Amino acid sequence: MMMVFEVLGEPSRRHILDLLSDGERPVGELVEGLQMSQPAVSKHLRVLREAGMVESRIDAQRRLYRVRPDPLREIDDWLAPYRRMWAPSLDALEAHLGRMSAEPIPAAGERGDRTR
Amino acid sequence: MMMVFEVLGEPSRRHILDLLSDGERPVGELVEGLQMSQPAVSKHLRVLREAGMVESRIDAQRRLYRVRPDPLREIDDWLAPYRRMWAPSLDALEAHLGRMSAEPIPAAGERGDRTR
DNA sequence: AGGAAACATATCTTGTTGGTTATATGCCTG
DNA sequence: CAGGCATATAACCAACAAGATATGTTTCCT
Repeated sequence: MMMVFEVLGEPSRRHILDLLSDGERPVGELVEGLQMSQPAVSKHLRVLREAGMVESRIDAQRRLYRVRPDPLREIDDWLAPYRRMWAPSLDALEAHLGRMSAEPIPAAGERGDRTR
Repeated sequence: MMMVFEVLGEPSRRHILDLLSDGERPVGELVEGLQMSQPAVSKHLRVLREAGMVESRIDAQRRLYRVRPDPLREIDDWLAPYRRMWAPSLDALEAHLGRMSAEPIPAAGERGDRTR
């Protein structure tokens, strides 16, 4: 199963997240947004779902998808040491952010790959 | 040419950056670090170089590679809206970070920092 | 100058993946 | 209950990317 970084490697997948970033949307709207067949979108949604980055809610025949930001923290964490490179002595602030990020939802969902 | 996100999609490439994250290293050491043929590593280095994420310095027959963190800011920027999702009402801080990131290497002084 | 070390580039092979076109499933409506 | 939406899944294909091996190219050493 794909890991967060690989999932985001695909532009369409980032695009989907962007479309979902301000609230849930049905698949149909996503299909409009990306210019691409519906099955293709569903496939991307599957990948995102399996990576825990979106979740869906059923509304009659439609599925409303929304972002699950949790896994993105892995990216944020990986980024930390490099962020320090372009913003020197930001460690305190960073630590602060880190603490704020302590836990938004219990939901769980870990994946391997924790580099640093 | 590959974009930052795609470049980072590949685990070996992240690994390389991690190995370089605390200073420059010759290719040979990277080859040790990843367990992989030297040409494979050189290929990854090429991709990273073309994406502006590393640069090299010549030392006799060796090439010393080091990180160029700049392009990573694109990731950081993309992350911003989602970061807000797990760290509610952090916008002020974020804006602050954003401004700090405005320039390559400030060295020490102050920049227009009117946050607070 | 000859040879080895360190790295880059070329070429080839193979697996994965992102897309497409069917087709199945579930739910609502008339 | 038949038909039409909305979405998921299946099967297939073309493109690509990540390895490996083989071969340059440059620089150092003796």
